[in-house]
Amino acid sequence: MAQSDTVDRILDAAEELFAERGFSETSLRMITGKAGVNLAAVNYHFGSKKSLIQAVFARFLTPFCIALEAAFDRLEAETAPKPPDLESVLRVLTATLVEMPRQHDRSIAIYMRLQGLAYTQSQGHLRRFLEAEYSHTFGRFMRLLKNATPELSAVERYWRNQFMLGATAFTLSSSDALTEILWNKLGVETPNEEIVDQLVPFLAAGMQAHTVAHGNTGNSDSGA
Amino acid sequence: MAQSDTVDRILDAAEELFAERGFSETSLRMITGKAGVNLAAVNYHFGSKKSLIQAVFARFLTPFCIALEAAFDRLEAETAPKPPDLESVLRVLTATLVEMPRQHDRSIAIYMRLQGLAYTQSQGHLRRFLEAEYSHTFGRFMRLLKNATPELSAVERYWRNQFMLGATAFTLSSSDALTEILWNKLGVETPNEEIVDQLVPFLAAGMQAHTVAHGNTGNSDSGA
DNA sequence: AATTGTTTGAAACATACGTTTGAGCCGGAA
DNA sequence: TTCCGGCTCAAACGTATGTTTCAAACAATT
Repeated sequence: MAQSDTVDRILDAAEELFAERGFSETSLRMITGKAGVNLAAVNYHFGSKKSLIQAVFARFLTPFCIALEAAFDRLEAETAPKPPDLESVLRVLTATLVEMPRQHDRSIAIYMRLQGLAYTQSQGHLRRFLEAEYSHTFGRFMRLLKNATPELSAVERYWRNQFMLGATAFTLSSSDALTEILWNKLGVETPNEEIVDQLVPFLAAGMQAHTVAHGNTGNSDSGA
Repeated sequence: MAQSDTVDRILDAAEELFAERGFSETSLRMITGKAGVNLAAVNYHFGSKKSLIQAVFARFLTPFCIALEAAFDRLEAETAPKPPDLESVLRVLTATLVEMPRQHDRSIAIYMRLQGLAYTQSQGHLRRFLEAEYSHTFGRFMRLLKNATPELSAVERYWRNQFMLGATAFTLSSSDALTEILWNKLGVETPNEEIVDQLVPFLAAGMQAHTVAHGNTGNSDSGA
């Protein structure tokens, strides 16, 4: 067994098991069993289970954020000096997501589910880690969204951002289960690429829904 | 301590702790500690932790579904013989939801979060329980949605339903935290009623977004 | 007051977990 | 060959979990 083959085998197994069972429900013994390595290897190479979880996210999130920033660069260059419109921003995001993990021949669903779990399962340390590590890219995305929806008040944009986030995280985090249910019901298979094809127009339309006449707040201010 | 006060105290504590920490992360000792009852009481009254989880859901979901069915009855009577339009259906749902837990003086967020957890955390037994117990009301809601969106294919409707569910569950489940963040940022308070006022147009617009031209599936078929 | 069935209480049970230990293995440098 | 650092391994550690036990307390009925 070559040098640090062990590290990658652990990450592969953990990634898969975390995605399908959650963090607390996945024991180190399951992971090392699946990886075919010794139990102690996790604590030797990663220090703790928490660090393992963070390492799993770092392995796919770091290259993803790099690719995403590059894609944003390209998009903004194309549309300059005008800011990119909403659907373009969303499409760049989902396209980068869908094309990312081909290298590792893994279903995107795994990473989507992990991303969803990051929001859903408490895991305070994970939230802090992601915030510290990837807030730059996240903030840039938020700024693009703001420029793409100038007609919204700050309050409206804030809540609609949450709606988008929810629809995305929630759906993608259970995309495998949902796809299977649909298969049993209608006999139709929906690859993840198609789910996001459905998702983008839904989100764009929701964001641009006619504003509800309410007694609140002036126009456009802070981001989200 | 009156007759089965214990049962209710356990349910109250469990409800709150499950909502804020998840199922696996909440131990029976935390629950009985918070409830001020003996550890063994849970297994005595409920049989197991799994049954406790189901009981927590049953206590709020059963009256909610009854209220919802009644509200649907009224709505369909009003609009007969035409089926109610999409926004009416959504508004009836959210209104019932918002008005429900006044009795117990508990934030709706708790129940929303529980509902979200039911989807997110694996917990196969819970999914089976909810399916067996509440599929009738859920199915009726789906049928109303179908009649309100005849232009959608079955596949599109299925996925857009999930998007709606996600946006709703995700947002409302953290509505307290999100409201506080917004207050700190813009100095604006958003009561839950107003959140759903923002949510309904978002969902309705998303549901009715122009269909994406894709190579799949004919038109309207089974429900979802 | 005695008896019955139900509910509580403190303690223990068996199991699973994350983590630590220390002896052993192996490959490259001296 | 000897030595040494990185790595693996089986075993154990301490702790936390869900569940069970059984005696004591209680409420209601006879």
